[in-house]
Amino acid sequence: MATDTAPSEDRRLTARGEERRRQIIEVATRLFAKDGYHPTSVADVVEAVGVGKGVFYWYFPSKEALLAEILRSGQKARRRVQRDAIAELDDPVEQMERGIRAGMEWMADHRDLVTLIRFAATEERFTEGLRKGEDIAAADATAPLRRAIDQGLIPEADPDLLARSVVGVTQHLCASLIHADPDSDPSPVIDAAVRFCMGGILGTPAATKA
Amino acid sequence: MATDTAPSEDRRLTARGEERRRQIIEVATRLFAKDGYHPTSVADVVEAVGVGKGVFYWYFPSKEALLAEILRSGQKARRRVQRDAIAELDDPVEQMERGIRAGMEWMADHRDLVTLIRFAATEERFTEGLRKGEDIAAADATAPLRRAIDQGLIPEADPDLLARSVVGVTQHLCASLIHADPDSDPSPVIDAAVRFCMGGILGTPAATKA
Amino acid sequence: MATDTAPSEDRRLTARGEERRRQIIEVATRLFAKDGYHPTSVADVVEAVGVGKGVFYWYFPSKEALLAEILRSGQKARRRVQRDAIAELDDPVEQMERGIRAGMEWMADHRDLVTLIRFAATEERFTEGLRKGEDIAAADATAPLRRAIDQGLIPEADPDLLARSVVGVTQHLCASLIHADPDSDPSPVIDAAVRFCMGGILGTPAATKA
Amino acid sequence: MATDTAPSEDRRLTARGEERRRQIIEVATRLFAKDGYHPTSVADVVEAVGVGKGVFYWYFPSKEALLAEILRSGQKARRRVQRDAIAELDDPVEQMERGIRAGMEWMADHRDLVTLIRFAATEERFTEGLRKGEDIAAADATAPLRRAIDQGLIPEADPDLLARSVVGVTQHLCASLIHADPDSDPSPVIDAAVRFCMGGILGTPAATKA
DNA sequence: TATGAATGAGGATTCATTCAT
DNA sequence: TATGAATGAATCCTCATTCAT
Repeated sequence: MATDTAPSEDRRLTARGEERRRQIIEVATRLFAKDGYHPTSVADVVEAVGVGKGVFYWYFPSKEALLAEILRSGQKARRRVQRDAIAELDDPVEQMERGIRAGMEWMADHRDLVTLIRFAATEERFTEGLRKGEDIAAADATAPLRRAIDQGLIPEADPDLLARSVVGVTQHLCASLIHADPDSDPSPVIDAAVRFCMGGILGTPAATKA
Repeated sequence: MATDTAPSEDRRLTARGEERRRQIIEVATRLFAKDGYHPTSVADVVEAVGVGKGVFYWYFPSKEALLAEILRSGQKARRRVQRDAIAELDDPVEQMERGIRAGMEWMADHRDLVTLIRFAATEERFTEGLRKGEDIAAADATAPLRRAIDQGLIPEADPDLLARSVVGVTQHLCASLIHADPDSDPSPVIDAAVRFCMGGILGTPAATKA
Repeated sequence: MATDTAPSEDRRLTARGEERRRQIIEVATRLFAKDGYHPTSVADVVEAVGVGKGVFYWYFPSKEALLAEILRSGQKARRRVQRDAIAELDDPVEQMERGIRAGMEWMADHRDLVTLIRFAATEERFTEGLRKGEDIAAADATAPLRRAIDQGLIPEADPDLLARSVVGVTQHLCASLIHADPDSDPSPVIDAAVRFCMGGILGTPAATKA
Repeated sequence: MATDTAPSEDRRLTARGEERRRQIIEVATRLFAKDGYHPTSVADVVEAVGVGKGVFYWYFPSKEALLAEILRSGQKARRRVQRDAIAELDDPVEQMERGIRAGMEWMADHRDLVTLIRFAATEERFTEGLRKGEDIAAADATAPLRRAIDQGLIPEADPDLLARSVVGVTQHLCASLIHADPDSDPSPVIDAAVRFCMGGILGTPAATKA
């Protein structure tokens, strides 16, 4: 008795189970991004995976929980990439530049996740779950900014605001240029984005002139 | 056979009719932005307006068409504001600064529309309708940028990419800072955004040093 | 002040009013036949006529009443044609042949009405209204049949059943051959139908041999 | 996105599923025939079956598809009966007579299906699906007619037209006499119908006189 | 007479979720 | 673990009809 049938956070899954779970996440990410989260039904997902409907609810308590999980793991992956990119660097300005580039490269490679994150940001029901991840990412980015300001390498400014500006630029350019034309070479866009962001961070020549 | 006196682009509406139409758009914009487009039902909209269900379909052929109309008129309004802001200016750099500021002020004042535009950008079904408006806005912004480049006021760069970067910064800062805390004073954020964007456009000090 | 707004059987209509009424009947007959009675909405009808919705309810108390009227006048027209065709003939066999031919020619020319009559015959709600007309038509046809039987010109048989058989043949051939291919010449089909019916009425050669 | 695990042509159904499907078809046939296809809602059907609304769409993709299926299986059943009736006969005239009788007996026994077939024939949307079955049935009937003509047993005539005339007579007599009074004995009507048809096929005495 | 507007019950269909097997 | 079947509230949309002007 007490055989819980609801999928709990910590349920042990067999290797096959883990695989199934990963597969569902992967397929759902693709479908959600392509057709929209709401227009995609659980039935669509399980059909694309090729399993029965019960399987879905064995691994996820609800459709909403699945999206939450997708968002969480997506944010986590991006963060890891960004951290790794700047881990061995000392110069905060270099760290910023590398971090921006790494983040944007990751986004360019993960169109579907970026789409879902952007969608989730527009629906109140999901923004809270999103915020946690964004806050951590912001903190990651804020650290080198703060150091750079302290060392007088960049003009005084609110690091949080700078970090958000960078996210705005990179995310928007990814979505509207790179993802919109997946066959094009993303590197010039990435280069330009990094340049723009560094310009924004380092301040206008007028400002530095003074 | 399913046409009813279908609401056509050019149907004559009485003054009362125009008013109703405006009212539906207004209420729907609010609800769509608050709860999401999909989670908000037509029933929710008409109930909030206080009319029968049929009224909706007297004025709009479908829920989707209503969103499309909201997006179109929203983009148009923003464009008008931006155009007006720079109409009487000569200096292209000044035009850019004023245009960025005007656009951002409009966005700060129109939280719901910004939310809907951001949402629509994530669902393929709506992106096409969105693109038209974005292209026009981009063209508006591109003109002064091009002139500034020609006059050697800013470094050589792809004007379209610069314009999109600006949209990315302003939209994201609006959504994540101003709209997230509607009671706060938006002006410091707007100032910072304009500064960041001008920095990005005018290039890094390194670049200007040369 | 007793200004009745409901259309009554005997309301006097102006010349223009009569015209409108006729126009509505004509358009509705066409649409009902093409798309089906139920799938065609009152809105479809008034739109095709090019008038407002109120007009419809000025002339007809309901959509159902309109169909009833169409059926009634259609049956009446067919009857008139058949009566006229045999009015001046003496020989009952000749009367039958001419009557059958006249009926079928009328049907060939009035595809929409035939479609509607056939439709109405399949929906209980309308069959009663139909019966009256069919009974009168049957009586018309039965008279010469009875005389022919009395005069020994055709074998003893139930005249009503014969009349219905004729309707079955002519209606079905009209619908499945003539109306199905409106560009073809209907006369050979009509000739064959008349021949078939006369054969059925006059009995098998075996029967007449005796 | 609107597919669900859509009921496909070849989905495996359990025994219980097959039973449900059959039950829905049966109930729907009855209701469609009694109240009309359009006036009968899916809700009426599932309520009569005693199941939830979703069940309907588990077994059929749409209300229209259900009607199509009813028509198809109805036509198939009638054809089988007619084929079996004449399978062991050699004389084409005898085949015709038996075939007509068998077809009419089947129709007399399947009031609802006949009603639906007659209805479908009046609505363009369904006529195409109907035609296929009718063509096959016509071909079945045409074969013995052709042989009879070749053997000089009946006068030269278009076999297709004769076959359709037979359908017209039998269907109309079934509907207007047998089904209209279900308590009466159908045999005299059937006998008379067969006699009429054979008379029509064998030609008028005038023709045999020659 | 005629119109534009409104009504609101009702229609087909979908879908997240549950459950027996 | 997995499936097919079932649920039924909810969704978008339609439509016959009414009414103020």
